[in-house]
Amino acid sequence: MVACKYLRYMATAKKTYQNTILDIAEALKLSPATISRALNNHPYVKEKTRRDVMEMAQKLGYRRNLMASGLRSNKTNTVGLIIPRVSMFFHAEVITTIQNDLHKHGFSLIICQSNDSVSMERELTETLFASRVDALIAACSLQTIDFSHFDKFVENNTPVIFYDRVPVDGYKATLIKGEDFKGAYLATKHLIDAGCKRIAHISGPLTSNLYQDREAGFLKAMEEHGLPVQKEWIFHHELTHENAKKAMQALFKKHIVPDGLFANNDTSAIAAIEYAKENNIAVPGGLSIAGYSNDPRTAIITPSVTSVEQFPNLVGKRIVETLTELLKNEDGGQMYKTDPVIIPVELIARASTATY
Amino acid sequence: MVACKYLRYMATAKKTYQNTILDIAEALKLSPATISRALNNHPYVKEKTRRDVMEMAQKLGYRRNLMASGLRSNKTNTVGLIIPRVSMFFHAEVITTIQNDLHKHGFSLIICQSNDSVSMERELTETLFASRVDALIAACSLQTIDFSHFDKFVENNTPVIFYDRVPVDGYKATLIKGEDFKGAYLATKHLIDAGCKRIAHISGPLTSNLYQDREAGFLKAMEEHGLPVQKEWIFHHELTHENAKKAMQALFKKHIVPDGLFANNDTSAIAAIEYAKENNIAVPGGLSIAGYSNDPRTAIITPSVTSVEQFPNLVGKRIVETLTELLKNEDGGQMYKTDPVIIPVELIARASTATY
DNA sequence: CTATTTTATGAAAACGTTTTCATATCAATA
DNA sequence: TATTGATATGAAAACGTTTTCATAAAATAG
Repeated sequence: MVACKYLRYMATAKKTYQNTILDIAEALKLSPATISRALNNHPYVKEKTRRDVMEMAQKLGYRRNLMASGLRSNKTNTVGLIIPRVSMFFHAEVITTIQNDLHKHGFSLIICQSNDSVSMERELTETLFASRVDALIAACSLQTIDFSHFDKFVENNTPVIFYDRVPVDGYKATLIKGEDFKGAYLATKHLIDAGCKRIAHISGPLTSNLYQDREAGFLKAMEEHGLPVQKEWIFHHELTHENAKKAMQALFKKHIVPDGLFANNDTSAIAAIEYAKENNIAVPGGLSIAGYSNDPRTAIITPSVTSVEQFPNLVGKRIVETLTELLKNEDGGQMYKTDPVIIPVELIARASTATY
Repeated sequence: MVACKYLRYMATAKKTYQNTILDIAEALKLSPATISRALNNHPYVKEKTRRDVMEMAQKLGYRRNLMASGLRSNKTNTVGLIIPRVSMFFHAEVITTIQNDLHKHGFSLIICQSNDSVSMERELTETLFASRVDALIAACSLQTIDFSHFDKFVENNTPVIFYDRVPVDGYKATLIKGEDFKGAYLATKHLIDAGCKRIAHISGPLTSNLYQDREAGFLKAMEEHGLPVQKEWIFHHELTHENAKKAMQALFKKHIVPDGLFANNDTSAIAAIEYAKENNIAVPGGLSIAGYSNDPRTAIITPSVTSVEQFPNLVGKRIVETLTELLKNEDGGQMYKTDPVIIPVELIARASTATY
């Protein structure tokens, strides 16, 4: 038997499967260093050697041990994602794109759900930080005002990208924002153009930039058209089906009732339609309704619901583009974009706001 | 200065942030081994020591380096998931539960989408295998007949759990199956009970166990009630909106038309309803329709659509239960359950099959 | 044809844990 | 008191890469 150069390896009785760089080295009578270089396309490796290595790697079914390489090189090729919940239409679409696009760049995606809880969100940042993700994408909970649990990433020079629900400008992270002001403005204006004079607004908790911006857009449109805004016609609660129904009850037990409703998500808009049906309020006619997000359900319900498209796939695409760009900045540049990336919105007019 | 015991560490100039086990050891004048044991609740560590370590870890903001520990202990605490697409209602719900429950057990989830392509699915198994996931969960593409790309996990003693779309019994993996035969049987019987005599069936590609089983259930119900089955009233195509519309066209341009339709997903059922509306076919009355999956849209469209609930959250829950149980079998037992786990179905009757 | 640069490879350390083996302390038993 | 067994800790190796440093070989220049 020929004397064995890399004894450390030979001593260890191998299982069956996990072949290492040492196996290749052994087989080709080369050093592990060369194998590593060949596998990583290091320039200083002979073409023939590279071919040999690739071939042997193939033959032995070699697969790089990502933990070993991650430990050594301090890269995981993994991106973390924190979202409220996977099974919300908008987020599911965003994730779909993010995962697909990241995969093209050789990154894996670890998805975590905060269930819209701040404390869970905070815990997840710990987990993902411990996992040494190369970057973090986050859509925060609606209650997140303090973003300090993301500081560790920033200080660690790990890029952080916020989308949908974002901290104020100035935080050292990249912001991907929808045109919430504009979306709300368009929806409200559309209701006004459809003849509505008394428009109610189902907003969300004002802790989130989303609803602040949208409310501002709503108010702007109202003001521009000289329409009065009723304080008690604006609701700030979690945007659930039940809450929307309660809001409708509150609205319609009063003496003067609205003739238009702008709801900040489609679940609420749909709940409003249900309430209207149950109470013989014509939609449109008696009440015109607009929602937000362009959930597939809006196109299907009768009447179909006017909504604001947020282009979730575009959001996902921009996120990955931005991320890969930032990650190319090997240590060099700053790990965030100074200006937020803006994703357009588009009003999708449907039957619930039709005029006759 | 006191002589430094763990020089290796002290030599390395530390960045700011990443504290290691050596920092704690240094601070407490203990060995790294003891720190590791304390952090991992090893029994042979003094209560006071443990407290000291925990405290110091807290103080130094220590976070275990998962790559180092993974490399050493050959565990990643990471589970891989391969699905066709995140943004399908059923899968989004399943994922939501899986991620939440896995997190409780300290596992991370890496989600990958095959986009229903066999070759992508195969590639993803490579990626996840290289990532050394502790377990794999997979809902295969509809075209997957050959499951050999999962063999490496099995041979490596890594548990594999299939759900929704599963290989034949006998494969050394755990199967989580819905009662597809029963679901289809119930839906078909329900149509029959509603008075349908001529029932069409929009199936899917018979490469998948799902559609084989459901078609069998459909046929069983028909046979049991002595109803003839028209070969050309059964469609095997990808279950898209467009395909369903084409199927409807094909059905309704014939001399004799169906009075019932059992569609294998809700997208198809909804497409059928649209077609019916466009062509003045009364639903129900002229045509009764049942779908599958209980997509939220089915409750909202007019008429609402009868469908089969598959309890995605229960699927997710069982998957995680099974997984954690298997992973407790440290090397010892077999890494799969011999018998498939069965998830019940429930028929949700709605307006589209109502009788008058 | 030597001197220099460029290309190609090897030796060995390093990444931060976990774990085996050895050893020390301590309490309980004979 | 000597002996055992349980408890508690330390030293050092190991996990599989990557990378620095050194050096050998080849190519180029003087």
